Amino acid sequence: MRVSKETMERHHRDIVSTAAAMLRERGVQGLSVADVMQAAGLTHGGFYRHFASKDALVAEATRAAFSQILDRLEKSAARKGAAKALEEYVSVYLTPEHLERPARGCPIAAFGADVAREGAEVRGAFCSGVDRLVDWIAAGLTGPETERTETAIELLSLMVGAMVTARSAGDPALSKKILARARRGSARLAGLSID
Amino acid sequence: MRVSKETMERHHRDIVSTAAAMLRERGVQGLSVADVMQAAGLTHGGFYRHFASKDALVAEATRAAFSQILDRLEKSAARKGAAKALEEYVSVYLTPEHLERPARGCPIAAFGADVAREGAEVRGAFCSGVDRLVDWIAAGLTGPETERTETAIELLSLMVGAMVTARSAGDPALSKKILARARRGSARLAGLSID
DNA sequence: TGTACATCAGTGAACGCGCGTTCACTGATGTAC
DNA sequence: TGTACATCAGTGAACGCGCGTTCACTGATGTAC
Repeated sequence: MRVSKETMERHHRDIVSTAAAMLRERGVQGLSVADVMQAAGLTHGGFYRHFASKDALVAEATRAAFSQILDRLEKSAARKGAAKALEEYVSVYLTPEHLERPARGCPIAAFGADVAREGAEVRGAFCSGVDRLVDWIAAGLTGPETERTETAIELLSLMVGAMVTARSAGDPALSKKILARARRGSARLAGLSID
Repeated sequence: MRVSKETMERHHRDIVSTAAAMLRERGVQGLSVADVMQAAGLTHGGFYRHFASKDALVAEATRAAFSQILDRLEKSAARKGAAKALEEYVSVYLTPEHLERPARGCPIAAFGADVAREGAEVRGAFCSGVDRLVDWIAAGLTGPETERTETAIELLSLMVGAMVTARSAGDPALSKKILARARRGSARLAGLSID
């Protein structure tokens, strides 16, 4: 039956945040509308009162995933300063915990390769997220802006590649080596002091 | 009807190499048995005379994808020397051509994230491919072996991350920036002289 | 403020479709004599 | 070397299943008076 406007908005947020997590666990093609709705505590029939298509959900969940992360990062930067916040971001990124729990982790490492196969709506949402992330990283670096953006791109590439490769390898020994090496590489690259 | 042993072996190779390309274009979940068989010029019914399951095909196609690449790289190293071959590999890796044509490109960038969600058979095949690739890269570097392997891991991470991020971004301007920066980063990292 | 009614969020069954997989069948291959 | 026959790679229809999506229905919400 009909629910109040507030309840509907809560449901909408529940669906999106559930999808944002499942998207990172299962990838775009692995995300099922019925599963998302069930995990959000609803039945699948009501889905199309909220979204025009699965694509629309994926786009909105992508925006949500990046926003969750960037909100957290911006708060962290406001509290600790941009440089310190970046140091912490990199340090937390390259951990076995992030490797094992993609659901709240980096969208690029989790389903960036999938997005390359998606339509304009999803790609646009993803691209704007990448842009924002690069800008946030650049803000934590020093030097002229162009150089900071370039270093941010290199740092992000290194982190994403290390996470994708470490996750794909499967072998825990190799995964550990990859993360450890990426920590050192990131530290050198950005002049960070990571444990 | 029944075909000769030679024909069957040719069909098998056709299926595997077709799958190795489609796997990189569409990802693991996007790969369809019927599509692979059709692209290989066969009907889908005969698939299970060649493979126990789709998983078995994915595992074999993964081995084939890495072998195709490593065979080419090993020949290149034998012809030009390990250092020069590595330089060329990195230079070709970080191009718009590789970005736009994943079918014959790097399996890690193309479906590494998917593999993290697969079973032991596929993961094992993938992991051994990553190992071999890291070793080949390390052979093109200088210094003590441990350090070479570590640099190889960092170099590969940077390249994979740059390709995944550039492909996902969709925006050609951002993609170009990412590849350009990764070229410079790789050159500095490995002491290469890339155009 | 109270009432009558139109709206519409959510339900659950159903749609067509493509998936991985199975199977009876065909007829060329390969082998036993 | 020639023949009779068992094997089995490939065909194409069919299987159950889960997918994204649609729809008739329900009944609480929100609104017009």
